Amino acid sequence: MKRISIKDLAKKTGLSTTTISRVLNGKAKQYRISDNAAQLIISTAQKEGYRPDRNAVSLRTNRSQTIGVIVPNIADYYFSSLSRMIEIAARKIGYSILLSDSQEILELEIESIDSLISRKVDGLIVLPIGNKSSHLKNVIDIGIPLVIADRHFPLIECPQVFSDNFNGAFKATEFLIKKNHSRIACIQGRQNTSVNNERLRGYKNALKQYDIQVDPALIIGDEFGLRSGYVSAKILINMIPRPTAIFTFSNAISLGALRAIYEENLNIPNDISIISFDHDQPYSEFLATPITSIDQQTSEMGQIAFKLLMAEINNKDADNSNASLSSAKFVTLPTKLRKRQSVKNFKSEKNVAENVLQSQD
Amino acid sequence: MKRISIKDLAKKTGLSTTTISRVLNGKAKQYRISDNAAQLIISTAQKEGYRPDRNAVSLRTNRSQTIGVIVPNIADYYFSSLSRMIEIAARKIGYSILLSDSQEILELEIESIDSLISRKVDGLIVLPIGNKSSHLKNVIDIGIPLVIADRHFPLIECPQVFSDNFNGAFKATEFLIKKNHSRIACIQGRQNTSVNNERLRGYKNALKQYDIQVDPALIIGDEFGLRSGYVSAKILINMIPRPTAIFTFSNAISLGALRAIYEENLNIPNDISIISFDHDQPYSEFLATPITSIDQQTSEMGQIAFKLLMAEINNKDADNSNASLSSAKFVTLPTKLRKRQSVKNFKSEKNVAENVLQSQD
DNA sequence: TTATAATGGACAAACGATTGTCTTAAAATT
DNA sequence: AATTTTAAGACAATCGTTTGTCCATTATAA
Repeated sequence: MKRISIKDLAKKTGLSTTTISRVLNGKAKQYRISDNAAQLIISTAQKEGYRPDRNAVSLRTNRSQTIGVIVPNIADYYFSSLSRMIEIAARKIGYSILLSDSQEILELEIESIDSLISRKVDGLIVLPIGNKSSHLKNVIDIGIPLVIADRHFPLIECPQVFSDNFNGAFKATEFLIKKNHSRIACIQGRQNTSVNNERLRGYKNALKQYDIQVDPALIIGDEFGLRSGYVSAKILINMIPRPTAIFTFSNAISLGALRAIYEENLNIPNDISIISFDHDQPYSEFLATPITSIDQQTSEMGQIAFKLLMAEINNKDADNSNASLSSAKFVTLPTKLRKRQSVKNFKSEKNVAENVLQSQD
Repeated sequence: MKRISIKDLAKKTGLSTTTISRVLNGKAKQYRISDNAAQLIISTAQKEGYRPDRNAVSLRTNRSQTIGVIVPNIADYYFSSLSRMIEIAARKIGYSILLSDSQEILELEIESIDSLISRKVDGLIVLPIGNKSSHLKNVIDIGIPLVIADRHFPLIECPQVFSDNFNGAFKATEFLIKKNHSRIACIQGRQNTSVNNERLRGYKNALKQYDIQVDPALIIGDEFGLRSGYVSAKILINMIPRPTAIFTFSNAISLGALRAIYEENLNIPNDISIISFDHDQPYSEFLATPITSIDQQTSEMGQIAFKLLMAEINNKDADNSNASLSSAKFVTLPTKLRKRQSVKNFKSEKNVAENVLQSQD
């Protein structure tokens, strides 16, 4: 009924808890425990199904073999597949994951951090929702190893891994331009986040590079979610003249936009083209019109985040005070343009001319 | 730098750790701590940013405010949205989630259970992958509150919550029959799991009830995953005569089947109808042909699982040895038929006749 | 005045492990 | 035979809390 402790083992074997502990931690040789004793301990531990109380171990050793992971929405495929990679990598070396869903709410993110630290995680991987980061800085100041993933905070001194959002967005926009689109809208996500900033910058830069004027009216949206995609697309669709292409900053936005587009009985790509920034999904190729997209390396991001965190944790143990030297590693992951069928090629130069004309009205 | 402990607080306030602890746990009145002292303690705790070490608390009180959740694949929307509901419900009352991904591997599920118990979770919600359950029984024997979700093990004495798979499958099959299909295949998931058994039973019963012979050749598949759906559909499509409808036992299977169907240049629903058992997904309505499906109440399942677990935990604390009385709650959740466009109505009786004829070849 | 009760809080023992230091008996050395 | 080494393991403190019990002091009652 009751779980067995090291004391029980001591009683059963007639040895002290010290000896038990040392044997079970593989320090038998080091402390000259006889083979007899060692065998006895191991076999009775096995027989009794002994499992150390990790809480007690943690209390004593200050190592919990647990890390905290905070994501904005675990039901989002992008985040869940990333979390999965972290979990798989972690379990391989005996680590467990305390998972928090911040629900895209900054307060909950902060609360989560607090709670996880309170539970003595060895380190934290957070996919921050917002533009505020003082609470993250705080984590570092307290001395808890931290890795930031997905979003990027140049001023925070900790390892970070994120997609090359600038180049991804640039490629997406460039792709549209090369298909002779010029009236290109974008539905952005949450403003003033690194992800959004970079994608926006990529979008604008591409336009500029091809001598297309950036039209602020064509930049719309304020959340990465489905609803924002829907609302924004509704607006864009009803603009006169209508943009010929939309660049959406996330999958969820795309789905929202799809809803709006279908509702208005428009055809993709004939009436309007769409290209999406995000991660390849299992269903991607089965959509009514498979969406051309900028894919991120989600799995890799998860694995890298975990590796970075472990490095950070081990680094801390080594207790180099010059840790700061090695601690600011920013890993950028390239994106890939995945061509599907949602972008129309405006072959006739006439079309282009018309568009330009109209947009000057 | 260092986290502050209750001892530090004792030093700062000149009071004992006992008093600190009692005040911070709201037992000031009960132990007649003066308002002065209480105020002092609260304010300095606040000022110093004191957070109790939950590991130490757990060690002492045997309550960790943490529960373990084990799912077969967190990157699957069905599981991730369920987990999300658990997390949200849990955080509301100060609980954290230790999440394990068993990767559909029984050994990992067992290992996860071990690891989580070792970490002193107050209880466990597991979505078991397999047909084996002795390790689950074990959990109960050890005295750890357990709730099983998604799958059902009638012989295990713990609260369980799952969809009404039998009726769902019955409805799906009946729907096809009423659309005059008679050559109805099904792609099942992992055999000998309760989920699969029940769905299969529903499928067969519906056929029988409408006097359609169950053709074993039309029952195929062995996993809930995408690949199995693909392979199975490939086989079904190339049967002569070809089944007119496929009933898939999961979303992933459906996506696999879709791939196969499109690869063969077949049209849904004109060449073949499809109906799927699973959960509504954000993208459902945007598929090339939106799939008619049997939707499960995933969110509700998550919330109920958590409620059941909390009841179990509190029950245990109350220490009724007659807990067994109240502990075997099986909650069945109804499913809903969501009609979309993937099922063709065979209007002409001729068609039906033909099919019947063919299947007798 | 003395016994009794209330008030406000401190002591110290847990919880289950780990770990620096010590002890004891046997073996080896002189 | 006396001393030193070595082998094998035990003691006890400690991590940060909680909690049953006890102790002073002051106030009240007799």
